Amino acid sequence: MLTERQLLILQVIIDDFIESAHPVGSRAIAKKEVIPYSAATIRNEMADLEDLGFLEKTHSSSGRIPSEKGYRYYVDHLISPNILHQEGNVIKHMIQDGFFEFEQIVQMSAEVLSKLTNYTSIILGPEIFETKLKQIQIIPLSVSTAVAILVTNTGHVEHRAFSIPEEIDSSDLEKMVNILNDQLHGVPILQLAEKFNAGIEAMMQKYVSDLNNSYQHLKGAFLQDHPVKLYIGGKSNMLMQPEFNDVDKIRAFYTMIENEDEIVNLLKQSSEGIKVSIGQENDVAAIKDLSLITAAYHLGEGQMGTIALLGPTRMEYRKVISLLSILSNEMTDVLYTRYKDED
Amino acid sequence: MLTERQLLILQVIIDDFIESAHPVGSRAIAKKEVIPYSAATIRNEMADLEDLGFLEKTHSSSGRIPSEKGYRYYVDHLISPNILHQEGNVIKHMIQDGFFEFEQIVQMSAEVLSKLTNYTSIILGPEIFETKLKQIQIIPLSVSTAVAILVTNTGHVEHRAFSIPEEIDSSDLEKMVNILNDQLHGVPILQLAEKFNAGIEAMMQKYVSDLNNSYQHLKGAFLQDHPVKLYIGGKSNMLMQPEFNDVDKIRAFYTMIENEDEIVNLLKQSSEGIKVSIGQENDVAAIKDLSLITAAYHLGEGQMGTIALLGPTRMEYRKVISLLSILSNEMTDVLYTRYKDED
DNA sequence: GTTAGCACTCATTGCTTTCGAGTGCTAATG
DNA sequence: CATTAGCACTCGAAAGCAATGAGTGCTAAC
Repeated sequence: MLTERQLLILQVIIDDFIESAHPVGSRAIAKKEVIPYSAATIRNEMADLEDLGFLEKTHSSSGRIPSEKGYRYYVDHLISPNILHQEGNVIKHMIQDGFFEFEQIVQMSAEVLSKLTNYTSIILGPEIFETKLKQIQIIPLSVSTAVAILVTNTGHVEHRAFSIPEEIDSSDLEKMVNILNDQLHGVPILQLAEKFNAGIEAMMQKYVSDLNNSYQHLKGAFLQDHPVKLYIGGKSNMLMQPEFNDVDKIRAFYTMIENEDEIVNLLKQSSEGIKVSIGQENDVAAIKDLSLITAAYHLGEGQMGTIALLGPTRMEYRKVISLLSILSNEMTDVLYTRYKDED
Repeated sequence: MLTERQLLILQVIIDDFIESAHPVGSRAIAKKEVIPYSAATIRNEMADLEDLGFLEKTHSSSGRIPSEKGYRYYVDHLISPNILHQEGNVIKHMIQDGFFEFEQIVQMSAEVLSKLTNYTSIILGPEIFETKLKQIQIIPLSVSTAVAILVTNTGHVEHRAFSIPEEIDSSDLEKMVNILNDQLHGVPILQLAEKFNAGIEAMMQKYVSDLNNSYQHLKGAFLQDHPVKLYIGGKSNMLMQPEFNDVDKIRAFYTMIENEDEIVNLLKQSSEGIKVSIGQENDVAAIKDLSLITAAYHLGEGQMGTIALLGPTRMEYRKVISLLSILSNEMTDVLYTRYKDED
């Protein structure tokens, strides 16, 4: 168990390093106001903290830097979530004001988050599957092409152009759309495929004269993959971090960040609440020298997505955790009141 | 005027440098099969070419690299557009096959282009203003919100959520939409605002009982800015170029490439055909050590947009020019046949 | 238990030296 | 007279080396 003094010193060292990015030496610590001990005392404590695995040296006569274990302890025990009135208000205003489309909120959030922190923000979702179908439209473009439009209760709009057989007649098309809207209104997007394959085709046959393969086209248009939306903000913020002063590291980072699949997988496993993964704690090899903080946001009961911040292990954990917690709560809030009791 | 031999040597030097990125010396040139002269002769010619401004030295005893004037001469006189059967087919297939929406074509083009070249591709457009309105839809989400959807003849879909006064009744909304579709079908997007402000409001007053401010909301939803769409592919390709072996250059590049406004301005001034801007020839300071190749593509008569490739001045001009020319022709072709005679 | 003092370590910086690729010039050559 | 061989010279890059200084660990004194 760590003594009070050790806790204090560990905290001061980590705070200092997070700010300066330079290994911190005993003299610098001893000079701080909160530290009433001499450099020599600090040196002894630092040596102990190193033995315990919380600190490291970059070389035998350098100052100390936090180890990953040190950061872990810091995150778990040493940071009291500080209140960010300023930033909190920015976020609240942004989210409450004037936006009606989910995607705008999300996109904007990613940008604000990366601006406030100078790290890279990643937002996953909304998981469209948990939203419900509001309405379907088909708009003919020419004799052989049309665009299918699908609107969800969250104001999300998907569209896709598709080809239609020339024979089909516009009143038939209209009938089909009517039947679809009738049958599918309020159905979760997740279950669309199911419903499409269930009774709808048979039902259409009754009303639409020459069904042939137009139903297949239509089905194809609506059952396109709904790709998981990924918003990344502040990719180039990393370039400003001193740990990215090396071209190879930059290359590695950009190679990783542009591989969307990997990132989606990374965030998908995220759980309830706020989760901090420091360096090696990350499963994905490409970010084993970075830290990832994730927070889930919700729509009603179903989890909908994840907000994350990616930065160096030397991260402003306190600030980032506060911001993420504010933002995820706000998003959950807005989403809940806005879309919950409408169908 | 350059002699035949000087032309040959200049060409070989530039080709070599484009490939290797290293200053090329007289010995290396003399060894090439096409060169029947000794290194000493080459040295003399190189000195002359340097005096003429086509070559430069990086330091007094280094090999030569092309000057910007050298590249300019090379582009204007020394490259015969080579035939890229392989890549040309890739592009043709990609564009002709299976895509119905303009944006997909454009996006895909940007990606293919950057993959084929290893430079950064930028595609501007389509200039939505030159396309025509196909249909308008309004889909209520809740008592107080709705989403407005606008479809153009190119299959482009814009949508925006907006708030509606609670009093308005859904049959009125329907009437309004009907009137709008009636009046606005086939109208170029550019003229939408004009039409909206002209007779439409008066006309609506006749049919819709309680118009109050719902028309204003509606107008607002449809007259949103239609932002110029910008597609950038292969941003991180630059990291692989040896001229970006320096963190500062990388920072400068990313700062520039993420400033979309500047890029839009850069490409907007582009003219007919293919245009090559080498280094200092560029108006924008941020790319004065890069080269930019732009090509216009069209829909019918109206110019619609610009495809561009951005790379180091040491660029594979021959390949890039061929690719851009193929791609812009294909795009123009597809767009013309697909959307021209439908309205 | 705390601290002052001191020898020791090691990254960083700046200075030389060496090495080699490449040049420019001169003189020889067909 | 154009071409080429030969050679001294230049300069960047890499390697070696000493000086500097921030920081440590340890011991002895308070």
